Amino acid sequence: MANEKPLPQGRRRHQGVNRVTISDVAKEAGVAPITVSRALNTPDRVSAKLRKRVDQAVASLGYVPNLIAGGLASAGTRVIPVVVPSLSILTFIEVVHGIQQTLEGAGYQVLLGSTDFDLDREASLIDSVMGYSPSGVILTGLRHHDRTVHRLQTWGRPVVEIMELGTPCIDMNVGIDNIQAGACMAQHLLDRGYRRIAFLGVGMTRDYRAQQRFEGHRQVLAAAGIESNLLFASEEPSSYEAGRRVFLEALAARPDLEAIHFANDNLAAGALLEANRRGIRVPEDIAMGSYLGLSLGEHLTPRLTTVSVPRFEMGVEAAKLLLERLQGRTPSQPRVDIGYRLTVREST
Amino acid sequence: MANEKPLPQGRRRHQGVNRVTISDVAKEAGVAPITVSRALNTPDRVSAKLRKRVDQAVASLGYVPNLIAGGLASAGTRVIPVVVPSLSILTFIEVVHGIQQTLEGAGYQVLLGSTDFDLDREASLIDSVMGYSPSGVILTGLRHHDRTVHRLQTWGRPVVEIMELGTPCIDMNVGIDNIQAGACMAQHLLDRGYRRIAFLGVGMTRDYRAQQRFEGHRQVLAAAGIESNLLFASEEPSSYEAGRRVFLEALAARPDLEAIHFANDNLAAGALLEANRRGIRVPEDIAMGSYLGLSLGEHLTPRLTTVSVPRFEMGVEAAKLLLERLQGRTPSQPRVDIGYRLTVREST
DNA sequence: GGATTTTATGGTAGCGCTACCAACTGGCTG
DNA sequence: CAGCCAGTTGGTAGCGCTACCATAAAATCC
Repeated sequence: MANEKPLPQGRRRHQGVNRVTISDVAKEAGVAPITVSRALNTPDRVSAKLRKRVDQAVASLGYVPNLIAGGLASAGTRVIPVVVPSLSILTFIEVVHGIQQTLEGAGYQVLLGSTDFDLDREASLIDSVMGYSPSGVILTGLRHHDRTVHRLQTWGRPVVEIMELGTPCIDMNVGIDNIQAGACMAQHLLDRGYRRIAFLGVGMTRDYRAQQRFEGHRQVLAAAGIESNLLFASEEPSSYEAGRRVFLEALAARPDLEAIHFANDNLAAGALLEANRRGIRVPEDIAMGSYLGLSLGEHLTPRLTTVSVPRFEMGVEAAKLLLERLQGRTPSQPRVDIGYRLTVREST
Repeated sequence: MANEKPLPQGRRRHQGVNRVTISDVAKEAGVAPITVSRALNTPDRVSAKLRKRVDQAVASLGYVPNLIAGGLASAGTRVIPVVVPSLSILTFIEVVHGIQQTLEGAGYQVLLGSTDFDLDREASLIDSVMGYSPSGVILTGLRHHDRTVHRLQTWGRPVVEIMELGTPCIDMNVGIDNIQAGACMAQHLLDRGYRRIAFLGVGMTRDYRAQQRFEGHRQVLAAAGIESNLLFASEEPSSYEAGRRVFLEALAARPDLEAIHFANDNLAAGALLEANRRGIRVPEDIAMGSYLGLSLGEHLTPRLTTVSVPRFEMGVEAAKLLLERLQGRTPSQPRVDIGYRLTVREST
């Protein structure tokens, strides 16, 4: 209005190529911008006639909503940050996969973050992703920085904690009881008649869920009167190679071992493949039980006995819980025990 | 301005809990909001004194920038969508991991999308992530919808295409030459004296990069005067199980096979483990060569000969290229051949 | 020492969208 | 037929931030 020199010709500045905006669509359809917004977001509040005109205009102009602007105006950007400890551990990948597939189908996008098992990094990562006004958050485990817990609790949007089951949780929780899972395998090994049973893990200082499984293992053995000081661990990340090496260390230190309870299938696979190579018979010379249920376990010789966890399904379930809340419903059960299954195969 | 009844007390609406804004920080520090913005984004344009006051105010209020608002104002949200075909294929995961680690270190976040090898889905996914005003994009392969190519080309922000090397590319390119990689393994098998060589893949209609490797394979055999109609494939997704099954099919159909060139390590591992189980000797009864260089290959018996590709490094390289452009520099080389290495082990 | 450049800060106006409220329509009631 | 309601549509005012420009202060010049 009475503005003389600015506005060279069209839009004022930046924004890369001038994208099609909601006003362009409105003009094309001969309606107000707000009507376009409604036609797209709450179609049933717009008459069929206008809705059609708007849809046509959208199609003919190739309009793509600027979710950033929408997010600023209404808060909530249809982004769901998923925070996991590591992207080099297959378990988390499969969970993320389940999450991603479920959310993408509902029009949400996954923002990926990894913490390297460090709660400080988790806290700052969450601070920073909060800057995207996400619609909800999925994070790993129940242990977090106080600041993180407080910030998410007062936030007022859905939060799902995965992998681990327990209280207190910030909002919703999908996972398994790691102590029980560890106990389950230990009990199985006992039932099979093994007595000199080692637990073999790596990176357990950082991955406290593996510690919990060891705790379950320890309790079961203790209850059976077996002192379970047979813990072999190192601080390297989990890998076939780590499994191989720690397995050999354990054998060297305790040649009388009857069975090994591995913290996860990667370690077990590394060890089992090494046993194959050296002609160590499994389970005759030494039995092996593990945790996870990676498909590799079924293809090894002998097939690996494992406590298997439906990882993909855990992701799907977490995403579903989140979506339910985003759609305004209250999940009947905000805490889902995804369960585990003892899969007895040939290695024990 | 003479506004009587609205504004109950504080801020007008929503936005969950009233977050600390840049104005709050400005008030606390006794400066203008724009100065806070500068102190945070371009610290060297603010005097040390004010910068310190601002930093203190930020810390004491716990201010976290609203990247959405920043993105709207300036375009560019420090989000990098990474679009891959699948999250159930380890290769892509490792690339994503490299990308994520590199970008996160520079303050960018990865927005994850998967297309299931479908270019239509890729196109609509890209449309939708463009709604986040990303700072750049990383996508898989060089083949895309025309619309995708055009939209990204006129977009004016950095785009990296990964996995595959060639022309034309939209902007920047990091990958390997799949035809050469396929040829490399075929040549190796020939050099070893094998003649009846099958190529074994799955899902090759969708994964045209595997087709390219087969093409390289075919060319080498043809040049040696060998008709290579020995292609065994199915349309299932790649897995150990698929490798096992197709391997058995191939053996049944052509008991005289001397060597198999697998499209990837997962298939090869499934086959090799099955061979172990059945007492089929590798490479005496049948040789196996593969592609990828998964760590599993080193732990199998026999160790797997493979053309290995530095997947993590490919991700790192792609992210670096992107960052360089985001920081206003022009990469000396916008096309990086990440290369592959023939790792000869025991299976051939 | 006055004119010019450089540097540091602030004011203003949106980025594109949607929450909120106002207005308008047509149908129905009494 | 005035009065009222439900159903639609539109106007306006920001969401929190930064690009742009103006201004003030300091540094540099001839």
